[in-house]
Amino acid sequence: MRQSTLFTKTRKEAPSDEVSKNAQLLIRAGYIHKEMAGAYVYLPLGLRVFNNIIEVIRREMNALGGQEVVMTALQDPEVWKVSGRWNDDIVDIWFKSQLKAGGEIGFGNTHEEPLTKLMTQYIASYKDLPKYVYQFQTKFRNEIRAKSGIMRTREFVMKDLYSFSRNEEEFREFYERCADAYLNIFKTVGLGEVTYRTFASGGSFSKFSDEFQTVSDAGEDIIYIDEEKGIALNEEVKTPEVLHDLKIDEGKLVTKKSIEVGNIFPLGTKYSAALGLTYKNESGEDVPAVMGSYGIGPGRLMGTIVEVLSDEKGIVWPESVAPYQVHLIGLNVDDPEIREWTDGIYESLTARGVTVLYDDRDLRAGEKFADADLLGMPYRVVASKRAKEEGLFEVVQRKNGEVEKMDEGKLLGFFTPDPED
RNA sequence: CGGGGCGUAGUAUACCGGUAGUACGUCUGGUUUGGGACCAGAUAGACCGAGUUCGAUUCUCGGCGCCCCGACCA
Repeated sequence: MRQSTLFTKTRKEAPSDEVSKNAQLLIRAGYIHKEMAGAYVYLPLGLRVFNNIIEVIRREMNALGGQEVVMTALQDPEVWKVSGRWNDDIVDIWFKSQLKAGGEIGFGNTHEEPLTKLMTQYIASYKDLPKYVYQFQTKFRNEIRAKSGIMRTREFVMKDLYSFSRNEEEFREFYERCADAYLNIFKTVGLGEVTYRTFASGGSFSKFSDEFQTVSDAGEDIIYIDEEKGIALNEEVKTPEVLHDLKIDEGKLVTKKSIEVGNIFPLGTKYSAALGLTYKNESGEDVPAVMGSYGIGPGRLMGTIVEVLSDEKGIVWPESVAPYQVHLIGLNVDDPEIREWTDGIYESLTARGVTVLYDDRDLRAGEKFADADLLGMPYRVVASKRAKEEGLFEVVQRKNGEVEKMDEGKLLGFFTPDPED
């Protein structure tokens, strides 16, 4: 991508109506635009990050045997009335509207009911189970107070997977595999060191659910971490009984603020029983499927990455989600000879499959470097008159500032993905 | 939803009961060119409505919007 053609621009100053680091940096860098409180536009660079995060999640979900669908954002009240969750006293964040033709409609804030109903069409026998179905879908939640930039919005995409199993044991087996997949996801996007599987309230379905909490001062939650065991518990479940049950020594717990980046929880047979998702077992009896629900918000994850990994100069994207691997900085591009040469470098890299943001704008070096720091691509490569004369490119890692000089051959090899991968 | 704060060019801000200034941006021209350069010129603004007043961007009321703390987050 030639930066000269990008319609977004960076800003020196943070917007006055945002305090959170994620929103300030993402807006300054032109990744997102605030449409209104709790609703953000993903601009070209931001969308690339967003899609990369989705791809990381999708790979893990597919590896678990998940099958992807897209449900509807518009929802029929009927299934919700069956479960009792159409009631505003039960679920207070509904966006609801009227159909012109008459009747009510809801904007989906989650999808347990419609998906469970859907699956009754396809699950009849124990031979049809287990099944794992997921989607990336826009959710609408009429939050009383949106806050923290893209961390808590009224409209957001969520990856929600629902598991349908024959029994508790089969459910647990998947649940644990999914927990591992979640840890892989957070590790892949660079948050592995600071993200903990966390015991949390299980609601009405089970004693616990599991949250994935990333340590950050920007977080809304308080967790207690047992570093040795590598687990944590949410303050909402920190009671003497729970500590005893989990064999956790209270003295070893460290208190941290954290961001909930994922949540998985057992649903039991609540929805399957209510909506008639039963199957015939080997004895010919009708049995409700045992369900689980597994959520991750890609947008919140993007915000968390910014909160945790950015520095005073700007954003630092891990390679797994960066919009481009390389930020090629073209200096002295007002000289046609240098420009042509630098264009050639850009084309060589992209032809080899390297994703490159090429700063071909005729600006001073300082401005370009400042933009590169703010935008946060993993590698910055400088092409300039000096580089051309020396035959050496300066390659700088954004995350640690390490500099390496390499010639063109090495440069191309350095960034070209290994065909074996 | 309780409490607090705020609303001025594209962005960030200032002043003022007598119609608004600065910086950045943008545009023109020139000098520059490896860490947000300099000179000259230009561009562009008071959230909406009502009231008080000779006069309101300023004061009052209402609305709308935004932020923060708390509550909430199935």
